[in-house]
Amino acid sequence: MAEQDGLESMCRRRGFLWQSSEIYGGEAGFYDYGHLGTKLLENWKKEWKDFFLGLDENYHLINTPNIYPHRVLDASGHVDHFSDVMVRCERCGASFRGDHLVEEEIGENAEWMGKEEIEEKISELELSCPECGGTFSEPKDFNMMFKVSLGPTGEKSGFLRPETAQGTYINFRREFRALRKQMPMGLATIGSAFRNEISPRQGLYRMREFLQAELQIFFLPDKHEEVFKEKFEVIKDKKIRIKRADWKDTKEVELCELEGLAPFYLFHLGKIYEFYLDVMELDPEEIRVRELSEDEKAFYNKIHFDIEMDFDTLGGWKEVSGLHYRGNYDLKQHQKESNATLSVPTEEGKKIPHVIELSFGVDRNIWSLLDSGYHSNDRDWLDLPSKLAPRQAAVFPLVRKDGLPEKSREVFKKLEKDFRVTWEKSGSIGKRYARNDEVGTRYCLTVDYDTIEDNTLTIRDIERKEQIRVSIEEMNDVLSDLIEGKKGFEDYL
RNA sequence: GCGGUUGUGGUCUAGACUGGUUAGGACCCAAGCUUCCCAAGCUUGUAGCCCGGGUUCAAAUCCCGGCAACCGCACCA
Repeated sequence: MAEQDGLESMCRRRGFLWQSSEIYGGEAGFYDYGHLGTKLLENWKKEWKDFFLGLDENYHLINTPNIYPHRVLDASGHVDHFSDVMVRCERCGASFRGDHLVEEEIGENAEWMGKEEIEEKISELELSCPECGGTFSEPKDFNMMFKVSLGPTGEKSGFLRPETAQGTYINFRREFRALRKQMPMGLATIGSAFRNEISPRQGLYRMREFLQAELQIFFLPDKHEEVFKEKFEVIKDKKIRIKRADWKDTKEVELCELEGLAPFYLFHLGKIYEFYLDVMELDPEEIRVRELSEDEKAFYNKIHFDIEMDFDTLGGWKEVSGLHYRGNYDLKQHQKESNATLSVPTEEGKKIPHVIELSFGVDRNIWSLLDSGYHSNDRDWLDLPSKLAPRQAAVFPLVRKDGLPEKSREVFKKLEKDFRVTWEKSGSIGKRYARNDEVGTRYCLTVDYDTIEDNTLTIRDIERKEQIRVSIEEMNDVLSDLIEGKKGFEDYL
């Protein structure tokens, strides 16, 4: 796809992102963010935190390590369930999931089977390679987690976390006390997760190291129903584009029309949707909510909707975030394995809180901004929300003589403290506009001969390519009104 | 991981089949000149054959191995 090449090339040339370790040939599944990409990433994180921590005064951010000891991920089920038994055909070299082969033969679920069971079944059923009929080698465990050894002897082992969520669950007890036992309680964290993907592909979409932004909300479904009901009441008429598991098509419906979903779920679903429309400023046509079918869902998820984005560069609808009602599976597991009490007292006795998880693949969300914002028809330009754009404004002298560079430098200094802004003088004025169009600089300010006369300058809008003239005194206020969305550019024309 | 295709300055590419001067071009970038608003022009400059080995007097070019990318399959608790 030509469009995709253009975007990827721009990302490399201008400093957004590129393959990691590139001077050594690169390594699949790892990306580096350059100076512009990192700004975009940091801005996204800030807006995400402001938005989701703002949903309730008892939602907070925590930070946890990338490495967990073996026991944590044993308890979470990742050691057992995050791995597959792979068998390999000795003749043609094709690999298969052992449990799938057995399932096909016996017609019942074989996911529980370990290496030994699979090997037994394969010889018992005399299974052979579906591709060529060859015999299978000994089954091997393939775990998607990266194992690391701890300490000088290497006797202790741990894993790079495959998701940030576990760090939140194992801190539930401590934070519940620290926050004086208030529920619902939300713990958010933004951090790296690691999965040893068999074939990482499609750029930022599937990586071996990636960023997650997650918010885990702990609550008791019957006890806190009213709290969420009240919150949901405010947004219940909002429309979302959604496809339920048993629907054929995506439909636009009001949140309150969705059946079988409790307010705690609908409230957060509505808010996630709002985040995509209002903060990331994506078109309603580009995003949808999709309910996963029974066999797509993880076993511990009671309700699971994904938010999907229609990517030009990735060939269609792909998951960018999810809302998972995990029941009390996680805390129950950790209570059992750690012997720590993770229940809370209620009138009806001790109860283990339930969790609803808001989970965002940060890199995917960054890519969705670039994918959706990149235009490459008559000119190349990037349409980013001004709050997220790495550069909000750029300042130029119209020509490099008669004191205009010096004057523009003063303007730059005055803007620098309030905005993300650059100053440049090289090339022609048109070239500078073009350069800034490409990286999504929302507003370009040009100092010309009138500036010397009357202290006004022009502000050009990236989308309209039109200019307004404002005084240097007012320019900071005008820009901040534009960036905050208090006024539109057309209001000044 | 399997099969197919591919890999040349920052970007896009010519050259490879048929081995042979300083690997050519366009754009970008930087410095300077010029310039009163949308990639103008001129001068100068930085920088490249994915990596390793082999064949040969001689390898970007042929052979082998590796790495990476794209597509398909498989995989994605």
